[in-house]
Parts: sequence; C-alpha cells; structure tokens
Amino acid sequence: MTTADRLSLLLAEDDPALGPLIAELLEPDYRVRLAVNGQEALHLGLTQPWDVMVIDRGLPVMDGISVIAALRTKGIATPILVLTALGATNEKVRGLDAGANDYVAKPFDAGELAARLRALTRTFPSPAGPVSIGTWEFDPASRSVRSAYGDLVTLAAKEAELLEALAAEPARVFTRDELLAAHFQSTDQPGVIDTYVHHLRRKISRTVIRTVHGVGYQIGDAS
Amino acid sequence: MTTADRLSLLLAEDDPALGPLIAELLEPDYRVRLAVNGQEALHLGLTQPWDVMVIDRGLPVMDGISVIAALRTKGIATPILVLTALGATNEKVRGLDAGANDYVAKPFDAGELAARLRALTRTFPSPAGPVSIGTWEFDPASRSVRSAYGDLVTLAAKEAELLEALAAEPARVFTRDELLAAHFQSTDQPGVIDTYVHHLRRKISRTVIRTVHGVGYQIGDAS
DNA sequence: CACCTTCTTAAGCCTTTCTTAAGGGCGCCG
DNA sequence: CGGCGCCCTTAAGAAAGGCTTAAGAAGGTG
Repeated sequence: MTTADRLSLLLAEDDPALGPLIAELLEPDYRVRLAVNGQEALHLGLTQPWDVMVIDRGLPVMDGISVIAALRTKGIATPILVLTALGATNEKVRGLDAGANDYVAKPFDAGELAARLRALTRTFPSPAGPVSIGTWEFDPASRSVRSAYGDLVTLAAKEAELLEALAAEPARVFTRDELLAAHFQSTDQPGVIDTYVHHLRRKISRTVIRTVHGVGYQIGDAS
Repeated sequence: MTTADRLSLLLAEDDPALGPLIAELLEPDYRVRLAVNGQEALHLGLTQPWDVMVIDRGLPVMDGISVIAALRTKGIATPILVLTALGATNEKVRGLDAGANDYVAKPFDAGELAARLRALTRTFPSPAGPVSIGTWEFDPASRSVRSAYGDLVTLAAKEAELLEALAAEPARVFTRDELLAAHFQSTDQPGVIDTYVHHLRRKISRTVIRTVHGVGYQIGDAS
C-alpha cells in the first residue's frame, strides 16, 4: 500500500487474449502491470513493491508455481492469487503450499476474483480505539497521547501520522524513505522524518521511538 | 501462534454430524474448539485468541456472516475461512466482503481445506524473524539481542552481520577469512574479526561466541 | 488583518560506527 | 617447561549518520 491511489497489481498471464482482458477487468480498481512469462514476473516481483499478485499457473519460460516459490524464498510476502485452468484439487494443494494465498480456477467469475482480491488486500481498519505504545496510550482520532500518569499531549497531524505508522507494526523497522513515501510529500527529503521524530520524542518521551542506526526508526520497545 | 504446539482453531458448524467430523479431520494439525451456533462462536472469538477460524455460513441463532462482521468490527483480525453449502458466486462475494479471508463450498475436499488453512496460517520466514542463539534472541531487523531476562542490547551493523553469519550455521566453525570475505571489505585484515568478536562478547556475553584455536569462531553452544 | 499553529528546509554539532594498529596474555606443541 | 603463535584487549582517528536548533513558508482562526 504505497499511496492513496489504486493498489498495484502484478498480473502474470501468457494468454494473449486473456491477459489484457483480465487487466482491463481489474484496471478500475488496481494499477495493473502485465507480465507475459514467468521470468518477467519474477523479475518484476523482486525488483518492485506490489500490493498483490495474480499469477497464472502455466507460464512460459518459468511456470507460475516456481515463480511463487522463488519469490517466497527471497522473502517476498506479498499476497498471491493463483489463476489456473487446472481445477484439480491436487494442483490447488500444490499451488497453495508453494506459497500462494488463494487459488481460483478458470473459467472464473469476475465477481469472485474481485472479491478474493479484496479479501487478500484488505487491511483491517485499525480498531479505532486507542493504541497502546509502551506505557502510553495513543488515540489517532483525537491525535493525543496519554501517559500512564494521565498527562495528555496533543500531536500535530504529521506527528500523529508518523506515530501511527510506526505503531502499526511495532516489530518492524521503517526506513526514512518508507515513512516519507507513505505520509509526506514526495518532494520532501528524508531529513523531515528526523525532525518529526525529534518532535515526538520531545513531546512524549525520548524512548517512544527507537533509532536503528543506518536503517531507520522503530517503535520504542519495552525495557 | 500461541505456542510451539498445534495452532488453535475455532470451528463453527451446527450440523451434528459434520461438525465432529471436520473437527476430527483437523485435530491432527490443530487444537479444535467446536461451536455449534453463531452466538457461541462470536463469544469464543471475542474472548479468546485464535490462530484461525472456520465458520459455517448457515448457523443457528446468528448466521456466520454476521458473526464475521461482528468480529471484524471489534478489531479481530484472525484469518477466517467460510465453509458453506451455498456455492453461488454471489454468496461467496458477500462472505468475503464481510471480512472472511477464504471461502470453501461444501462438499469440500479435505486436502484442499487443509491446504487453504495452511495458506491462511502460514507465516513467512520473514527475513526479520528473530533467531534464537543459546538463551538469547537475536532480531536481525532491529539488530537487537534480548536476553532471557529481557535486557535489550542493540548491535552495530557489522556486529549484527557477524553474529547472523555465525548463527546461520551453529554447528560450523568459520575461519576469519570466510567471515571477512562474506561481510567485510576485502581490504580489511583478519584482525577485524577479532575486534568485532570482542565487541559482541562484551555487549552480550563472553560465551556467545566460542574460539576454536587455530581455526576460527563458532556460535557458543549450550553447555 | 494580525496572530498562532503547523510544515518544511537547512546547517552545524554531536554520537555512533568502522577500521587500523599495537602490546600483552594465553594456549598449544615439542 | 619454554617458545612460538595465536588471540584478546584497548585505543584512537576518520567517516558516516543522527540530533538539535532555528527560521521562513504555509495555512488556519478570531
């Protein structure tokens, strides 16, 4: 999920008739990039970030299952839906176990495909309630942070966005570029992040956000 | 994922014959709890943590789709697979959009159900996955080591690289040249390794890394 | 329109990390 | 037990990265 725009979708389908058809079908909801063989799909999958992938099982050069296995081996965790002419259960099992997240047999129903893609890309609206960050409680709605002692601090919009992004995945370390791309204007330079981190640390606590030298920032861990 | 044990699975199925049958089918791989109506399923879903849920569409008291919607509203993000007698595409779409992650129509194939559940519960060996080293936990992503007592130590990039390399093959003894070639500039001299080993021993523990005299280093084994 | 908050940029200073080097200590082998 | 390597430890300069500050721009409000 890179922008507020449509989600990016990598479609790997070699059938010259079906490929563009599916692409057109999905275009209203996704930014579709069509790959016509397995190698191309693998390359695109590895070199660019995607929100979701739809991969045909039978692809030239390198078959779909191999592409998926290769992507997974490289640590790509993007949701993948396998599209296939083969409806046999055995094939489904193999595809899913190779690392696919869903499996749709051709001929498929456009509505079902769309629904399954929605299910794969759905991100649950973080429970609107307050999020606890260490000993603090952060309420995105009111953009305020309450300490264990009851002190209330209100944050500016950007400050809150940054904190929310970091808190969404406490275990993850975010690079400045990631945070920048997701929450600030693309013209901004990475240094902006430093400034806001400083603001948050001053307003809340030095330990809310942890620096990972040479990498980026992470929500401050307990202890 | 609560323990190293089987995953916990909440099964909501009212058919007195089918429920226990499915439960038995899944028992080898999951700790199954059977709920026989929607209300019970909702209550269990809200009050206990589950690794995955299998919910029948048509449940007494409260239908499956409503249960899912209610769970999602409360912020429960557990993967849910809908099981149903209704194979109509329309029904599938509605189920998925209510918050289900997958949809299997009865009669279903046991192998496919199992594969789809595996796909739902699969956690990718995220490159960020913490590695346990003796009594410590090393998280390459945040480059931090946590002791059994909870103390957190952050490592510099090179320190982390070295530790990660050693931890990748605990049984193996690495020579300085191997480590050097893989993780440092080729111009560096073997002595660099010694320095970083010293850093790690000081930061974590004298016993993290074991010296094999005349050969190189190895991850400090339990002993 | 004046005032205030928020956003963005930029520059200098400070801290951490990397790399090299040298002296002392220790283990292994004869 | 003595000698010879090998290993441990310390330290310090250089480089890279992060922190802090400050000030102008932009936007919103009374």
